[in-house]
Amino acid sequence: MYITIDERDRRPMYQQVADEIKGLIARGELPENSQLPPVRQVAADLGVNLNTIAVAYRQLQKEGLIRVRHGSGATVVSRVRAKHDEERAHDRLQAALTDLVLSGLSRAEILALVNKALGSLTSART
Amino acid sequence: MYITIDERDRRPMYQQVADEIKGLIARGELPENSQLPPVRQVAADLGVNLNTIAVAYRQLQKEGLIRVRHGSGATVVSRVRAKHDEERAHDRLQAALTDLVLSGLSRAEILALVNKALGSLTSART
DNA sequence: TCTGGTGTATACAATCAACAGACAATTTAG
DNA sequence: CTAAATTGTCTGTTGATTGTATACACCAGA
Repeated sequence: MYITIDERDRRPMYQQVADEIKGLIARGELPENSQLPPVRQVAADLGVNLNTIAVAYRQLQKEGLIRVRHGSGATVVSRVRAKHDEERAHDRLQAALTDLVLSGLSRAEILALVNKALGSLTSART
Repeated sequence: MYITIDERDRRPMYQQVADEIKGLIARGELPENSQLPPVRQVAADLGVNLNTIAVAYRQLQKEGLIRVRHGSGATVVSRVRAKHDEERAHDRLQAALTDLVLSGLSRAEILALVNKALGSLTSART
């Protein structure tokens, strides 16, 4: 499972990890019922503490995407999350689009970005 | 200048304020050379400390969108920001879109959201 | 049962977010 | 020109968050 973290990113590390795993799940690279790597392995790959990854896993569990079992590992449960955070996601979308507009990108350029991102996110859906 | 903050939003207050003002600038509701309200006024409207707003203003200044002068107020400088943060904005976009997909929204529904947001952001451009 | 692998809990230091209050620069009233 | 009002800035404090280190607890297989 290939993920990275970016020092300059203002999101906390555990959040970046959680977001990247969400992407893997959405893209189907981590199918339902598949096992996630152990927290220690991901931590070692990224050079961070295992608890940092554990926090990310717990967040994903809280959102209903994976199931974490003490002793056994973590497993992908579902590709659909509880809807209660949809408004938050909408706000984040708005902020991201605003930033891109302020960066000088045209509407067409932004739509191209969105389509590209959505393509990999939704092409492999069941 | 009408902005709000949301307790349940995980972004810090100053970030929410900065993001909302960015939206106002992008939409042209705060044109170039216009004055922003004093930090104390915004703080009073939102019921937060003036320093919280000051931090938001400083961030906007750092991004080159406004100019803050001690004694005088803050002024909108430009509707185009330094491009060095475009990658960050791209990451934010990716995360937001992923969340929406995982919330079960279809590609068409998401595209509708994006188009709506982009409409208000780019319709009033020079 | 024992052992290796797995997540969890606790404790700690560093950083961040928000606040309160004093300070400094600028503008404006007189 | 000066004083007061207006405006942003700085310093310190508090509590929450972030990331780490270390010890603990659960699970599966030999």
